[in-house]
Amino acid sequence: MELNKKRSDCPLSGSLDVFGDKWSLLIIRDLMFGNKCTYNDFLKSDEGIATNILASRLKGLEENGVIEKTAHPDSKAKFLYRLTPKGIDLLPMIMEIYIWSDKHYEMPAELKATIKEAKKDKDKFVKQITKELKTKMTEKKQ
Amino acid sequence: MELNKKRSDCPLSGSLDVFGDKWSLLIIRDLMFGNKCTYNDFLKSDEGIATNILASRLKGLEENGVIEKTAHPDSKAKFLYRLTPKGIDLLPMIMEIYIWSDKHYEMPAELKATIKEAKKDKDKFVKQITKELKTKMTEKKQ
DNA sequence: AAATTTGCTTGCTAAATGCAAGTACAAATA
DNA sequence: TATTTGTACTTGCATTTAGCAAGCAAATTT
Repeated sequence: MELNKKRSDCPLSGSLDVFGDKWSLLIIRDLMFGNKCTYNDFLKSDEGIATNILASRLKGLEENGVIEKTAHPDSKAKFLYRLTPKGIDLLPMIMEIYIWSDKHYEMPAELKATIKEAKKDKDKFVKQITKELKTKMTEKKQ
Repeated sequence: MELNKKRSDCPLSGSLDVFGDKWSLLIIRDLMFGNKCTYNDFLKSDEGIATNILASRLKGLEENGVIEKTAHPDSKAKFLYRLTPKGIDLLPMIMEIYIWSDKHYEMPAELKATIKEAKKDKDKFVKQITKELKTKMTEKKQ
């Protein structure tokens, strides 16, 4: 893929090389909030990602240490994708995107309420979700 | 361009339609921290954006209300690009990207120090930079 | 054993990107 | 006044990436 293609020393540019496209953050969103964790789960998301693009993005995110791919406990045909701690650390940034979007665009009412809650104490919200995600991580291990 | 191409009702997906590519946020970075404000300034950035891509990104960001294009006070041949309030509001998100990057990658020492400062009191940092950017906005008007 | 599901891969086509060159206008210099 | 330089683009063309449909092997279900 786009491995080792550092465009500059800027950390922002480096970060965009990891998730700066139209799809990667949507996969991460699905892992964070959508209770999705398999290839087919991601395929079924509203945006309609193409199957080859999904495969390539999953590979890229895994190579960059944002997600990890493990055996699915229910079936040998399936894989289970989950966020690594590095991936979970993207939560504050994603939260800020939602907050920005809330300020400048229309918003589903239910999400609006959640964002309002989150804004009241960002750190608390981040810690809470992070804890939930890390719990989910460990509970399925082995 | 990719106008009116809403892929879903998700605000994250909508935001990615505005700045979810490898270049848009770099232009915004240059406007926020790089003291850059003309076409040629952006062209000269380290990442080496192609001139047609730059033109198309500037157009897209303007159409989406993130930047605005005005006459340059020094020369009729130049234009001056600047962030709108909506564009300035992207600062918290960009800050979180820097923080994430700082946690998981190497970092130029000087930037590292700035980020350490910013993390101490995020709100304060955002307010300070926002104020500076808004001042810059008004001081050149007329 | 046959049909279905899962996580992909493979073609093929359309769109986006990147580079080099060119254009039109403005300002500065000779 | 003529020429050169700089600015903001546009155009053309080759390369890369994206998107859709179909296929495929292994595993699971019927």
